[in-house]
Amino acid sequence: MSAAKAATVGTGNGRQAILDSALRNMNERGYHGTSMRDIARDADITVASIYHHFKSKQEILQDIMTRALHDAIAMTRGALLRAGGSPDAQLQALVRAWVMFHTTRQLDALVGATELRSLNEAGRRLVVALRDEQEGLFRDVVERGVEEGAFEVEFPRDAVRGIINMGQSVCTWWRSDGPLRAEELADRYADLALAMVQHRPRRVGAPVS
Amino acid sequence: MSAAKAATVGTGNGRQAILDSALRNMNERGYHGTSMRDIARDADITVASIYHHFKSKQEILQDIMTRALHDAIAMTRGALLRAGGSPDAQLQALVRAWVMFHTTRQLDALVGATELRSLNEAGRRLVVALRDEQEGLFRDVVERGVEEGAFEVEFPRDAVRGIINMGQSVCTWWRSDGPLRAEELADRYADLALAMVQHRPRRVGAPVS
DNA sequence: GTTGACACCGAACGCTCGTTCGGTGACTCT
DNA sequence: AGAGTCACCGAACGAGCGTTCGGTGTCAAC
Repeated sequence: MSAAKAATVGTGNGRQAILDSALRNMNERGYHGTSMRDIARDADITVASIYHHFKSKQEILQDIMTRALHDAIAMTRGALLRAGGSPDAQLQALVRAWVMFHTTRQLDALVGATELRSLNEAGRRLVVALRDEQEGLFRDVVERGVEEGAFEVEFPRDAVRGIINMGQSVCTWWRSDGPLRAEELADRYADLALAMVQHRPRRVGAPVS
Repeated sequence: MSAAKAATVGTGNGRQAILDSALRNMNERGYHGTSMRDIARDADITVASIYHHFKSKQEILQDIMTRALHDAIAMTRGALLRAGGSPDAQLQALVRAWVMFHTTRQLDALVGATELRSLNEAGRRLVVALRDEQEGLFRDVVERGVEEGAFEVEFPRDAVRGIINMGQSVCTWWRSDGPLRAEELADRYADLALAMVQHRPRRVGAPVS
């Protein structure tokens, strides 16, 4: 009777299949528009079984969002370490990694952008703290660039917010089957970011100050 | 018995009070997280009465979203007409109006950004068409600026998307009681936009090309 | 002084929601 | 052989959902 029991839809087994299913569903109809029965169906599992892995629907959302944010921070931090020491190379690396995250992890990013309000107080605090950490990564690089004279922007904080938001929004419109590959887009947005902080091109040997 | 019947919470009477209440509620918990009973309570009305003004919950959302988009297009179009003929003045005017919309009409913008997925097929088509119209306004200005040599940007379409998205995101973080007044923010973002399209400053008399 | 439009309402319809309960079978350790 | 853990399940709980029905009172028109 246990014929076609093997995982047909779920990507992993158990916990991971639930997370994947929840992510897909919440991406389409949001947290409140997704029922535990929806999640169970797509994960090839019963509703009761979900509660073996998660203590509530809320916990599933928190898991998805904090995991995604941790990964985003890890990706951008890694890119920053691999970049050289110059502020422009660092900003470029950050933006590229940021855009790559929002294309390769589009569903996570979309849910993360939409469902802050669906988190309970504790979850929201955690997520906000992680976002601040992420923003700090960008801010440090831009502020150092301004100090060193590599960038020339009157309001670095606003520029940083603009850069972060514009990269974040990528997850709302980019399509993997669209005309623009993720890497291309990342390069273009990195250039836009450099323009926003008025980076002085390296090749022109104009002396600083 | 009809003592304190006067509108205490609802802003307008009837239809408008319902729209206001729905907007506030959906802003906090989204479309699916908002019940007709929630809307009725905040509008000081009964659930049944809502159905005298709207034929469904879906129609309320569509009304909110299309109305907001129409207003956004009207505001930016008006600003464009009032701006001079130069591409940089026009882009500046567009971005200022765009940011002003996303601060003064923050709740509409937030719901508009979040609830595309909650619209039915017909509503979604309408909204997408209006968004395209809005994007066209920006694209035309930037493309003309490039043609005339006022802007120098390799990928105008991506720059336009970046500009639009960064302005749109304002509604997710700006607070009316925060440190930055809407007008200041609008000015700063207009400058960022000009930097993104590599506008050549007017004051420096560098000859073009 | 009847008519009809209007704005509104209480109560109910069938349905779905998140969560819980009391299991069951497979597997490992001793 | 027995105990314990693990992953899973069917069925049910009370609550809340969007929507509909059959009204009620007010007011202007005729």
